[in-house]
Amino acid sequence: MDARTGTGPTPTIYDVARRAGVSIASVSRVLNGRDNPRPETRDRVHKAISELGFVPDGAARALSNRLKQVVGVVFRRVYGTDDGMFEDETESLLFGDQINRGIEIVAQRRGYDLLVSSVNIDEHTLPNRILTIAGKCDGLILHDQVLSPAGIASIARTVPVVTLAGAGGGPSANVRGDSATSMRELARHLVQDHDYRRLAYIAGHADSPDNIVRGRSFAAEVQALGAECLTGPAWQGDYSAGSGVQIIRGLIALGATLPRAIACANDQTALGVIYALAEHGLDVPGDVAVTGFDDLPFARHLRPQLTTVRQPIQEIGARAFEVLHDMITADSGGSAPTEGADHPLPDIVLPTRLVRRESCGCPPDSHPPVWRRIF
Amino acid sequence: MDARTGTGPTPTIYDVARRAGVSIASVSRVLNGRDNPRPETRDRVHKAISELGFVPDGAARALSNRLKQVVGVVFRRVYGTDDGMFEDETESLLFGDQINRGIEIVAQRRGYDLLVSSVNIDEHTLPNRILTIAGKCDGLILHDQVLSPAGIASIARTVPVVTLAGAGGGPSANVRGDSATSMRELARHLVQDHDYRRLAYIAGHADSPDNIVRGRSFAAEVQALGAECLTGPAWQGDYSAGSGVQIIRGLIALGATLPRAIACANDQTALGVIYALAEHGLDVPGDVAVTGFDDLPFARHLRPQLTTVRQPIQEIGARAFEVLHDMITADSGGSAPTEGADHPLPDIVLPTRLVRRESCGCPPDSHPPVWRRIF
DNA sequence: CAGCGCACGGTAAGCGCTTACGGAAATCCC
DNA sequence: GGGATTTCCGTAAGCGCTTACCGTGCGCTG
Repeated sequence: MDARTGTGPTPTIYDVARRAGVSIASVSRVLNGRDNPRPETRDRVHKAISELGFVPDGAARALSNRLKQVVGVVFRRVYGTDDGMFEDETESLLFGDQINRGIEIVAQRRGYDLLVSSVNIDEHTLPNRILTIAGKCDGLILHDQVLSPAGIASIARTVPVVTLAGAGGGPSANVRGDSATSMRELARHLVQDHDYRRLAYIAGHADSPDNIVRGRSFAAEVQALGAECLTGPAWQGDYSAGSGVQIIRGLIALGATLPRAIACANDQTALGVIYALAEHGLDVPGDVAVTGFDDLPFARHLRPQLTTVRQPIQEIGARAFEVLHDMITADSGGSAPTEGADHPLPDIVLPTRLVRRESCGCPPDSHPPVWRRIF
Repeated sequence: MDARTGTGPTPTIYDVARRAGVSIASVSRVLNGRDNPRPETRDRVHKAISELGFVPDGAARALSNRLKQVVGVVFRRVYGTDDGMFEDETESLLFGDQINRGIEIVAQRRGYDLLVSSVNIDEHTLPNRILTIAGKCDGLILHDQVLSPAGIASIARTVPVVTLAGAGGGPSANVRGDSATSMRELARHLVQDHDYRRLAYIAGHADSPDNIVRGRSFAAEVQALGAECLTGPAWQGDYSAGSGVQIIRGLIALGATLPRAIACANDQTALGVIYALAEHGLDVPGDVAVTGFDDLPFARHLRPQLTTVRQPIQEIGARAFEVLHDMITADSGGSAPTEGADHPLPDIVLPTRLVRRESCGCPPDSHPPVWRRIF
């Protein structure tokens, strides 16, 4: 090689080695906490490191180790904030951010960091952006609604991928909440306990696996119980509060008779629905019962308090990381990601729980939190 | 070198080159969009790339380019969610997340991605964690309250650092909202327009530069106007809603006479204060006027709607990235980060704006949004 | 005291890219 | 049509680490 000269802008391991009077190998060993170098040498190295303010370069380390200790997280950015009434749509990001927090906390324990990237679904360079990201990490966690199944399959051939709220059995591992069970439970609650006979489900994004499961489970159970479940294009939302508002307004404008209860694909949509209903002087749950899904923090501060299904948000993130981490480490000792079907990719389903509050028609909490008086 | 053999788990540039019948140099040129290779060659390469599902390794590229195209963002994680009443404290994260969104959007335009990492301030390995992160990026953006000035100075010697809401003139560049001007304006509004004579400022973290400026500007202006501004340990909060609650409860328990108006260090604290006031049957703004700072989305949904100071949150993030990017690119052609005092590190102050709503005593909006009826 | 084992630490190869440099072939000029 | 360009592309030298593979020099044992 060549003899490094003056200590350039940022010191390298060579500078440290020279200063400590050892070889770069020893420095590296100290950096990695090997017990090889004897205490005295180690101290010299440590001294040199702190004197120089040396920080090992992650890229070089990654290249050598074939491990970057970085996982990519891609999620969808809701378009156009600050456009009128529903500018607070940004709150919906809370869901994604919460999941990310869950991922991060576990990741840190293993020395991994998160490369987060939000994308506009309509970005035409999307596949490229995601590939760039993939190149910077050891694995990818994709939130719902960022890539088509085909797109997912494509990157999954290159790097380990875990999808959130996606479909199981696909080309990637997957982690999701148990939508089916609790939607059925919700249906039973609404039909049997409250005796509603005419209900509806406001759908989320049409191609969201979670949404599909929720809709099907709900409708099936409602019908099995002999009640009616309205469906069709009129009930197609997109997970946003805005879509909830539009749907209700549209229905009322058409003079349609609203169902007695409306189950929404998520809390966000329920928020919009309740808003639109209030706008027309309709009482929830008196005139129409409304329920959500997710149990975001604001759900219990709504009036009426929102009956919804609680998903273990942070835990979903945490599990996603764990699964991904397994894939990453397994990878290094094995064949290409999807190739060997040693064991199929996991599809983890986390339990959810129906949270009965007021918006379904249940009696209000006897101690309404003062909290709510200020909202 | 050696002749690469069978296409291992993940294809490298060598595999692509062999398959396309060209040299790795050509592949690299195609990857980087040079106009060098002629169309025909370029196509062959592209074909090989997609057939192999090749994705260039970010680490190798970074090592070679001395540029990772990654910036680190470190912010403080509020400790312990889910502990009773103020579990919604997590909402405070919105502030940080919003800033991050701002950073990200601009960063993407330049091909950079964000390595985000939240930290517990009481983590004892904090300096190490941050160094690890520093090693993985080209520069760091530090939110308020993650590191002591000394700590900041220390990493700033290694990698370009931009702090958010920090103190200007320090060892790092800095971006913040103009707290002073609008706090003075707020003081004038409270004293002159509403004629309050006895006011107080509930402080945020004692060592937060933003908090210090807000407190000083407010108190100074109030006193200059001949009114009284309560201060002291009794009014020391920590930016959390919980601290707002504690302070009010404490004061009331002591039988103290509350001031006529309370300016809080941020919206979060104001939320807690209003909550605690409501708890004791006190009317806002009738009995006590309350104001916040930040103008988070929930501010206008509170009842009464919160008078506060609007910070251009996303823009703060955006500017922070731009400043950092300048430092990063300048760095490559110059001397060590802090060394050459060619031009001093920027301290960018973005304009803020007083938003008068109801909580200060101003008349309610004539068209209260239906929206609020459901909160 | 020869010989062996071991703890310590140096040498150099290689991780997957980018790019300076230079060679070969194609294009040009008078 | 021979030299001067120009265009296209291959060779090889790093980027800053990790680590396999030795070479020391020490303390033992017999």
